[in-house]
Parts: sequence; structure tokens; C-alpha cells
Amino acid sequence: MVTLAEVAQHAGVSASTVSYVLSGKRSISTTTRQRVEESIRKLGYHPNAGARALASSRSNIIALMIPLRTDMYVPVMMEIAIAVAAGARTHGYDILLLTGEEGPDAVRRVTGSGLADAMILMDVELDDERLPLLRATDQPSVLIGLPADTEGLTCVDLDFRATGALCVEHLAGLGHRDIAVIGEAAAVYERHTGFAERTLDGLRTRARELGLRLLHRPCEGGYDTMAATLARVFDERPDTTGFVVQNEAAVEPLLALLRQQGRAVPEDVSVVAVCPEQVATQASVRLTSVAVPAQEMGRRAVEQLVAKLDGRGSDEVVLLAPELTVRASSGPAPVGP
Amino acid sequence: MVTLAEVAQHAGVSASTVSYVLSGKRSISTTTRQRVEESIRKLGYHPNAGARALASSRSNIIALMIPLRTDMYVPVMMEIAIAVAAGARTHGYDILLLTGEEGPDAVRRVTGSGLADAMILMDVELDDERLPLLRATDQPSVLIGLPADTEGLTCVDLDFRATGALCVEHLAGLGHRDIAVIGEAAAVYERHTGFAERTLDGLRTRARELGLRLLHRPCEGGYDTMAATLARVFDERPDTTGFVVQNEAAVEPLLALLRQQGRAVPEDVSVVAVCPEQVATQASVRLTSVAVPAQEMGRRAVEQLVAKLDGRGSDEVVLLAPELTVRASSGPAPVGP
DNA sequence: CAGTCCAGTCGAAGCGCTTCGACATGGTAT
DNA sequence: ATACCATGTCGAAGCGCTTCGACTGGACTG
Repeated sequence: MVTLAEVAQHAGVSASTVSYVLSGKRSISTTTRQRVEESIRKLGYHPNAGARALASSRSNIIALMIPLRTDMYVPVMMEIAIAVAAGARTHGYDILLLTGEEGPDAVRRVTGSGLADAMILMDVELDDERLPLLRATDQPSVLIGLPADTEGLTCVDLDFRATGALCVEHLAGLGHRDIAVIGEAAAVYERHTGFAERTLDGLRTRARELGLRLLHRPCEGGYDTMAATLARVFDERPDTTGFVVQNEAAVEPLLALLRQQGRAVPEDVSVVAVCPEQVATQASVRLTSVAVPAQEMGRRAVEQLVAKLDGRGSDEVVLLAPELTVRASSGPAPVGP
Repeated sequence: MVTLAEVAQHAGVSASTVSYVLSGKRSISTTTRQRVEESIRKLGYHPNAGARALASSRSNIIALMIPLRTDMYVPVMMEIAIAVAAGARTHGYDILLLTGEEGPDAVRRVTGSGLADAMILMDVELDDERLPLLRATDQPSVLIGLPADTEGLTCVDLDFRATGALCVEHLAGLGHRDIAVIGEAAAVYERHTGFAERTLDGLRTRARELGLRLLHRPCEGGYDTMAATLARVFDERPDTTGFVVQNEAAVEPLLALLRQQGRAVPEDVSVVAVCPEQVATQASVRLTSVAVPAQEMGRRAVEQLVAKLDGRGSDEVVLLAPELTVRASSGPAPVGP
């Protein structure tokens, strides 16, 4: 293992000079810099992470906490995680992956040990037990998701309330009066996950404003549960012509079941989904949808965090504006009998 | 930030004693141990990761390289990653998440800087460019996946050759003579990803041995490409009654299209999938399938790696035996016309 | 009863780096 | 010519931990 001292010796300068070449914190003459850089290349030098962290009390690592709930749609999580990792690298940070298992203890461990300089938390609950710890520590952090109380916290999320409103507006504009919402699994609501409740709130509020009838049903996804849910929906509201689907795992089952029941999409019923682009375009009917901008969320979270680490930036809630893309699954409401 | 020295002072012992209490590398009297542990608790002490890494040249971090290819099925990756993270924690290791972007440079960076003690590589290609680097360094590593040359490497993977054979045997046992294989996207084969080629090899070899006709078609997944692929299959082999699907994104489209064409599953055609359990049980027809044991793979990879780190264990290829679960999508071949 | 051993503890060295103050050097302003 | 400053470089002091050798006092052995 090559050390700073060896590089210094090889280049005929002192260790501190090499260090300053690396960090750029003091001016170095061009000739010296080049000589040092040459030595670094030749010897294949890599600064030792531990020593660096010890001396500078900066690890250049960002901790990313991903819970491992089975009822969350994984691809979105993964996409965010990957965007976070890529974004972090461009700022010179690596990602430490923490799964939910440890819970709040992980926060303590990471902040206490100086393992990471900052944290990004995913899948935040409205009243998350990690938040008090986060507020207590002076370690910068960013949440992906929105808790009930954002005081003193930085958050990045899709504006799910606006998302809900947007879906309702789209269907209302097409003349639909009875709308069913196929929501996330019941457990997601019980856990008070922000995005689910916010979407629902947006849907309900706008529906009321526009004078629509809205029926919300949680749904685990999969064919069997979707079939049961759909039966209940048409039982209670036979005139339903518009669907808003939030659970990705329910999208395809819903489409298949509607087809099976002889209800044509979009002639008889319209479907709007909240899902990643890929799901929308690869479904059996190209779906009118509001995209969940996973990449954007990951990128923005890193940007906010790096700003904090650099002393710029402050606590702030970044809500990304939803965009609805019209595709083949929504159309004018059928004219009444 | 609380340091070792402060704990030592609080407990009335020397710093080295505290260190030995923590590591257990020398015997400590019960009374001293308890006093020290009490102080640690009271002061809320967490060892500083950087200092520890520097002094012991062990970071207690395992690097996990996940490529970010869009044509791979993400949930499996994610499941493995989470299993790796959880497994690592039980052995006292944290996970550093590296995405494919950096490529081989990431290997150099991590081994060179002492950031991690060991690596786990996912989605290994048959002739992966990271392998020479891995062989050159003395840092322990485990691959999830199987390259062409496993000399000097430790690998964990599902036995995809046996998986292919198993699928063919099942269909052959039910009397099917013409089998179509809906493979991964063409790009996956072009990249020479081990698992795809191995499955195909297993399928072909066993089919030949059993005297079956086998038609293989790559497929990107999604409805449109699946429709095109399916048309070509029935065009070339009208008597096809058995399907083996390897691409998860093609499963549901295939089922929907068959239904649409009036071909009943499993009465007219049988479908066997290679996919995670969840996909098999949540599909519109409960699928006869060979499960991809993502969790098991992640767990085993960590075990192998930890064994190496502890000086136990050696280079070894661990191939997990596939298991086929019969569900509702396969049945006896229809009797000929 | 001297010699040996072991459990239990301590002090000090050092891991590889960052960073502070000090020191030259040469240019610029007075 | 003197004083001053900016620039470039160095030496040394740590950062918080692990670990090695050394020391102590009691429990054995012969």
C-alpha cells in the first residue's frame, strides 16, 4: 500500500505539500504540482480513507437508509437509490447502504461513529421515530418523503397532493362523475405513510371542489385481491367510469379484469395511474399517468444534502410538481343510458 | 463526540483496557469489564470508524457493486442487495453501495483506499473486465453470478443450467413435445451474461436428450414486443404447447396474449417461468415456476465472504439447486388432432 | 521457598492523513 | 533602500484508535 509519505519522497517534496496538491487548500506552483501528480500516477497512490476520515473528521460518505418493507413498490426505491448513488459520486461521496432492520439505532450508530457525514432517509412515515434523533444531531440529513412536521428538516418529494388533484381534474375534464381510487395496501395507510395519505387528500379535496363522487379502496395488488376490490367497487358504485390507481401492483390486474368483464378501456372506463414511466408504457394499455420521478428525487436529495454539507443551503421542503401524461387509457366518459 | 480516552477516564482505567473490553482480544476481569461497559453506556460512546480503520487496517465495510442496467429485472437485484445488507450487519459489517457507473475503476478505488475490506459483485458477465483486477488484489471478493473462468474466484449463483433442464423435464413429463423459450432481452445475450446463456444451454441440452423440439426467442418484455415474439413463435412452430419464460417482464404479457388468442392455460398451453416467488403467485394464473432464490443468494454470498475475511473458507463455486414448484399454469399436453 | 506461569492492566508507539504556524523567497509599494 | 505582502513550501502536532511489550501480583510447581 502506497502512502502519502512515499509519494512525497518520490516527488522530492514534503508530505504536507502532497496533501495540499490533493486538496487544493493552498496554492502550489505548477511545476511542483505536476511533479507530485506524476508521482501519484506512477506509484498508483490512493489516499487511505480511514486516515483521511480521522484527520479531517470527514468520511466523504453519505448514509442511505432504505427500509425493507415488502408492501412498498421496490423498483421505485431502487431507482431512487441508484440515482442517489450516482449523484453522490459526482460530488465525491460514496453511499453507505442501511436497511430498515436496525431502525433508529442505525441513526445513532452512524452519527456516533462518524461513519458517514450525512444521511438520506427514504420511505419516511408521517410520524417517523427517526426524526427526533435527526433533529437532535447536527449531522445534515435529507428526507425523501414528507413527515407530518417538517420543522427543521429538509425534504424532497413529489407533490402527491397536487398529484391526486391532477388525476381528478383530468377525469373530471373528460366528463367522469364517479371515480374509484385503487389505493396502496391497507398497511401503508395504517403506517401513516405520507405520500399515500397526501395523494388521497388531494384526490378527495379536488373531487369535492369539482362535485365528483369518489370511492377509495386500499388494495394489496395481485389478481385475487384486485378482483375482490373491483367487485366491491362496482357493487357500491355501479356507475363508476373513472379509476385512479396508485398501487403499481394493481395496475395490470385491474386492466385484465376490466377486459375480462367486457369493459373497454378507454371507451367504457378510463384509468389513470400514479407510477413510473416504464410501468405506464409497458402495460397492456398504454396508461395515462402521473410519473413518479424517482431519478429526479434521488438527484435533488443529493443536491440538497451536498449544499448543506458545503454550508450552503438550509432546511427546505422541495416538492416536485407532478406532470400528467395522456396516453391510451383515458377518454371521454360514456354518455349515460 | 465521546472518545475512548474519556471513557477510560470515567471508568478509571487506561485507554488500552477499554479497547480490550471492546475487542475481547485480551482477558479482562469481570469487575473492570462491567465498570467500563457502564461508562460506555453512560457517556453514549461510539468508537470512531475512521480511527478504528486506520489503526486496525480493517474498515468493517463490504463494498457491493450493483450495475445499473435497465434491462435487468430490478426487484431481484434489490432483494439480493437487501439480503446482503442484512446478512452483513449480522456479522458486523456495513455495506458500501457502488453502482456500475465507475466500472473497473471502482474496484481500484475501493481496494486502494482501504474503504472496504472486501467486495461483492453482482451481475457478472462471462468475461467481466473487473475480474483481472479482482484476481490481482489480495482483497477477498465474492461474485453473485458465474463468469466463464472461475479460477481463483468465489462465486454464488443459482444453477441455471440445472434450472433450464428442470423446466424442460417438467414439460416433457407432461407430454409436451414442442417448447418455446421466451428469453431475456437480446442485449443480455449479447453481453454474454452468464445466467442467460447457462439457462439456455440447460434447456437445449436436456431437450435434445429427451428428443424435444425447442425454439428460443429473446424478448424485451412488454406487450408489444411479446405480441410480436409470440406471433413469430406460432408461425414457426404451430404445434407449440409448452412455454418457458425467463424474462419476468414478459410473463404477464404472455398470459394476457394467450388468453386473448383463446388458448387456455394450462389446458391448451403450459407455461413455466423462472422468476421470484412473488411474481409466480401474483400473476393472473398462478405460475408453475423455478424460483430465483434472491435472499438465499445474498445470504450465501455474505457467508462466503465473511469466511474468507476470517481466514476460513477458500475459493469455491456455490451453485444453488433449483426447485420447481408446480402451480396452475402447467398441465398435460393436449392430445393431438 | 525459589522459580515459573498466567490473568489483568498499563504506557507508548504508530496507523496515514490534515492542518496550523513558520519560514523563505521574490515582487511591489513607499 | 526599507518595509511589506503574497506565494510556495516545510515541520510538527495531532485525529482516536489498536496493539505490542512490559509490568504486577497472586497461584502454582518442584
